[in-house]
Amino acid sequence: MPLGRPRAERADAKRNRLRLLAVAREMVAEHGTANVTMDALAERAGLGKGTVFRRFGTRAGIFKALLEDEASRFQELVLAGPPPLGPGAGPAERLIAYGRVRIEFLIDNLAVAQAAMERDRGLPVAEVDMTHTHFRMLLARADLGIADLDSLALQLSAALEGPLLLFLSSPQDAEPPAAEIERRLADAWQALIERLFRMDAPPES
Amino acid sequence: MPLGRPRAERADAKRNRLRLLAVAREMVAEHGTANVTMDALAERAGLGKGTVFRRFGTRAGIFKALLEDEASRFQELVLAGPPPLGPGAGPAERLIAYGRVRIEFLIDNLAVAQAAMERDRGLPVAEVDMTHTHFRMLLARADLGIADLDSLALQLSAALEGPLLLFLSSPQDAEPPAAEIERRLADAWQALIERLFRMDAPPES
DNA sequence: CTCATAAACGGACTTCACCCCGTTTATATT
DNA sequence: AATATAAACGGGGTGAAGTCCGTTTATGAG
Repeated sequence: MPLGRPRAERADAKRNRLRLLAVAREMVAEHGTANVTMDALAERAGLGKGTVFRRFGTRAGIFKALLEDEASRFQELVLAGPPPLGPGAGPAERLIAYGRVRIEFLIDNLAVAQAAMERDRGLPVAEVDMTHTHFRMLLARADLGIADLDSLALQLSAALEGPLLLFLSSPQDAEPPAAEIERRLADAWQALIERLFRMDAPPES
Repeated sequence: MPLGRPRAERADAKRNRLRLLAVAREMVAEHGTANVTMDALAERAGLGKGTVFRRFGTRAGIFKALLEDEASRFQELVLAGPPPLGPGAGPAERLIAYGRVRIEFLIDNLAVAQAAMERDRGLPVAEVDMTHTHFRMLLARADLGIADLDSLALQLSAALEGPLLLFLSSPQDAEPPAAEIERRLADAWQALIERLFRMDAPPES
C-alpha cells in the first residue's frame, strides 16, 4: 500500500488554521484562557464550530498549537544558538541555562500551558516532549554513573516543569509575585543540577 | 466572632457520602473512570445529582476522596510504621522507600489519580501535598548544601509523581506493561536520590 | 474548461459538569 | 413532644465540549 504523502494541507484549511490561531491569541490576550470557548472562537473567526474541532481536535489542542508556535523560535536557540543555551557549553551548563529560559517561558505562558493539558488522557507530551528529548541528549553526553538515562531525563523534565504545570494554582494568584516564583524555581533548578553533576563543594567528610 | 466549631457532619450527610464513595468505587472497578458520570453515580446511589455535588464539589473531588481514602493507611505507615519507610532510617533511605511505595500506589490507582486532577486550576494539591510535606521534613533532616529546601521538595515531588501524572498516557496503554514501568521508575528514583545524597561511588577524578 | 473526488465546512445534536433554589429533614432546644 | 433552623436534598436548567452528517469547495486529471 503506497499510501502517498499526506497530500499537503489545502489552502482554505491553512488559512482557517492560521486565522483561528490569531483569533485565539487575541482572545487570550483580552480575557484570558477561560473565555476562549469553542463556540466563541468559531463565531469570532467567522467559521463553524465543526471547523475548529477539525483543525485542533480538542480545546486543549488550540492551546498546544499556540504554545508550540511560541516555542519554535526558542527551540532554535537551544539547537543552534550561542552557549550556554546552545551547543558549545557543557551538559550541566546547558541544563541550567535551559531550565532558566524554560521556567521563564512557562511562567509567561502559564495560563496557556495549563489550558493545554488534556483532561483525562494524561499526556501533554507535546508540552514536554521538547524538554525530554533535549535532556536525554545532554545526559548522554555527560558521564553520570546512572544507567537509565531515559527515566532520568523524564524525572528531570518533571522536576523542571511539574512545579508549574501541576502545583501552581491560578496564574495571577498574587500570593507570591510571578517574578519571585521564577527566581526561586530557577535557583533551585540550578542547585539541583549542580549537585547532580557534583559541581558544588564535595562532601566535607 | 466566635465562629463555633463546624458542627459535625449530619448523619444523613455522612451516610450518603459513604454510599457515594462505595458506589463510585464499584463503578470504577466495573467500567473504569470514564463512565462515572455525576448523573449515573447519583442515580445508581439512589440520590439526587445536587447531593453528589454538595458532597464532593466537583467530579475530580470524588476521585480525590477515593484516593485519600486509599492513601490514609499508607500515610500511617510513613508516619509511624517500621523503617525504612517509617521513622528510624536515614533520610535518603526513607526517600527511596517512600518513592517505591508511592510509585506502586500511583500505578495501581493511575486512572483514579489522573481523574482526580482538576481541569484548569493547576493544583491537585491534595494529590501531592502528602508527598511534598514529607519530603520537606526529610530534607530538613539531611544536611545537603542546598538552601531552598522547600523548592527542592517541590522538585523532587514532581520528579517522583510527574512521570505518572503528567506524561504517562492512558492507563492500560499496554506498550510497556505496568510492572515494567513501575520497576524502571522505582530504580531511577533510587538512583536519583543516591546521587543527590552522594551514596554512590564518588567521582573518579 | 470540466469533472470527479477527497477534503473541508457548518451547525444542529448529544452529553456532561456544574448551578440554583424551592422543598424536606436532622437535630438541638424548650 | 413541639418547634425552630441550619443543613441537606432533588432535579430541572444552563453553558460548553465534542460528534455527526449532509452540503460545499479546492484541486488534480483529462
